[in-house]
Amino acid sequence: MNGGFKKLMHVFKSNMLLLKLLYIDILCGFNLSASQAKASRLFSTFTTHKFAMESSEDDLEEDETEWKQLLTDSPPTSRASESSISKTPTPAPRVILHFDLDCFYAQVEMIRNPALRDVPLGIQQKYIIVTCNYVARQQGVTKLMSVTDAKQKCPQLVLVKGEDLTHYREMSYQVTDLLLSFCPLVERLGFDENFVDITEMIEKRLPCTTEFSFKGHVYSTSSEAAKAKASIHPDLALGSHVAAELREAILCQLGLTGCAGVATSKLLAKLVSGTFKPNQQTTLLPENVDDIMGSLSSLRKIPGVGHQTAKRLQALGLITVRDLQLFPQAELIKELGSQSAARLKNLSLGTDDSPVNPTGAPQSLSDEDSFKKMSSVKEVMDKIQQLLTSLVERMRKDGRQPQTFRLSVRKFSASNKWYSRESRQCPIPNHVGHKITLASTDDVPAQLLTMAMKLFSKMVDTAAPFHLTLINVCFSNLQKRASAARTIGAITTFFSPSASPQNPAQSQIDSSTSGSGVDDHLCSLGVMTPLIPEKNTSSLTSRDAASPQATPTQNTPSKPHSSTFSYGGDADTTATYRLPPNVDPQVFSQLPANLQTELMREWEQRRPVLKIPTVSKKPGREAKEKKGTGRRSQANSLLDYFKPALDKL
DNA sequence: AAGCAATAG
DNA sequence: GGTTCTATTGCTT
Repeated sequence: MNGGFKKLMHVFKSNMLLLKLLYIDILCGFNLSASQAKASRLFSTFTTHKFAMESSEDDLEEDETEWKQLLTDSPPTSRASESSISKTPTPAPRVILHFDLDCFYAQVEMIRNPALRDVPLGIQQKYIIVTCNYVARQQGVTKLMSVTDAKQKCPQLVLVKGEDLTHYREMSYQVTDLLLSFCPLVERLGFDENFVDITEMIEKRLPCTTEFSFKGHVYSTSSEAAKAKASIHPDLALGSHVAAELREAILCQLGLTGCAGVATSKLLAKLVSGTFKPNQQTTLLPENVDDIMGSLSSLRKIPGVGHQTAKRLQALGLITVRDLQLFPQAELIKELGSQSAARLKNLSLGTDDSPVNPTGAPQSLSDEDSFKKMSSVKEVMDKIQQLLTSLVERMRKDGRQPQTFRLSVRKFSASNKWYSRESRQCPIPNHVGHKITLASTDDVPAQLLTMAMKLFSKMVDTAAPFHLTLINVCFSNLQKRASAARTIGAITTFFSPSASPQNPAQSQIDSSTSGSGVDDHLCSLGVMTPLIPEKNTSSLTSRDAASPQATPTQNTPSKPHSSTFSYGGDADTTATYRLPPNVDPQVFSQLPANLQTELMREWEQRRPVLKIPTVSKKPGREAKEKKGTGRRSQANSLLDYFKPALDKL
């Protein structure tokens, strides 16, 4: 320990010189932000040493090499900052814009119906006001307030349902596209925010500009002081004008107002954009980075620090941004790992070198609905079909072909009340994916619904009572149609199902399954076989065979025109059932045994599974029929899903 | 590749 | 906090 202390003192003395040099550097106005960042880093490394004294000799050694690294980075000459630029690749100064539309959903609705302009307006999803216009805000309505609270605060509040995001999504992409028409580097953050890297634009305009000034606010500097700063930061000054132009374009061409932030990184642009709201913009100068970081009321305000991270940091005694800035890095690494620790520490110091990643087309499309309670297989199936109908429609407009499908549910549980979603996913067989993107089909491919129900039964034991509060369907792994599909899977695409008479899907199944089907129909079903692993299917079957619910009903009423169908997997446990006439036995056979049991029970009307008949989304269908006929028509709509797959091919 | 946690608006 | 309805990223297996 004594040796360690000597080393520490040596390192400390050496670096007092460096700190002084950095200070001179700052006074001379050379590379101001880089010097500040370096000084901060030195300071935090020093405090790390202070703590490392109490931990281990190894830590100290490592930290000393860190110190030496920093020392060699900055030779003790007056050209210190220049040298550090060449050695430590200081990122080239960038100009980043952040755009944040004012109460976006409310603006979209006010465009759709201008009569809403001057009234207090709230956008409602379920029982929540997700956002509201400024008229409503003046009366105390806030984001994510419950409808009852909002109505109490503001009885004249006008509500518009906003559960269908279609219009918001479309407008959102119009904004992104407009920005893209000026500059290729646009990154979306949610539906209402965009980052734009305009560094190149600025570099082009800079030589053509003689007079510099700031448009809009400059963070924590008066308009008088800003005039003097404009020639010191010509890039940011120009950037503020570009921001104003883009905001004007968004207003003229789309009728939307919003805020903008101009700074040297995404972090700073985002933090500064919200300082004057609504419909204003502000620029952050490098000399005010510490000010804005210090102004944050808690660590939670740092983008990237969510609830969980904030809690972990709080456990270390860290509350304010300053706390994190000064916290020994070694301790932080122990808690979060070196990568997260470095990222967090940098963020706290206002340092962010993450690039603006052009977002491009979305990587997944999903659709979901939440509800108080869902507890029967039929309700689930109807809901999944409803979600899939709109999702398939969106997918078709997108034009790409999804390669994987995911189903998520949220289960209600009193004990485990916190956020728990479960999901299962599987590949989408090529011919099903193709059918999704087909313009002619208006309905959900039967195979897709079958896949969804299989995934569902992996998560929910349908033989036991269940209580769901949310269902989500998602397409991902989206592939470009013609060009990409051909290059990626040349062989499989050439043997498309319609083209090959004998074994359409075989080329695609290849190694993942031992060819099961022989005739065409069996093959199309066989494609789905690899979706559920062999062992999984068998375990489901055996478990169901053991369960009392799955015990075959002996006194099945025989119906005219019904077909005989056997299921169960093993020859020993096979039972015989009579299926309704329009059920394709082979499609039915693809469902897990417990699902089959559940559906059989409904069809046979032995025991009503459904308590409350759900209102179908398709208008004019079975809305108000009597109980008996209502149940029958529900059963019939169920049967529609099981029409022979060939009908749909 | 699958499933989840974390983060965001 | 979570609530809604999405969407992305990164970790873990």
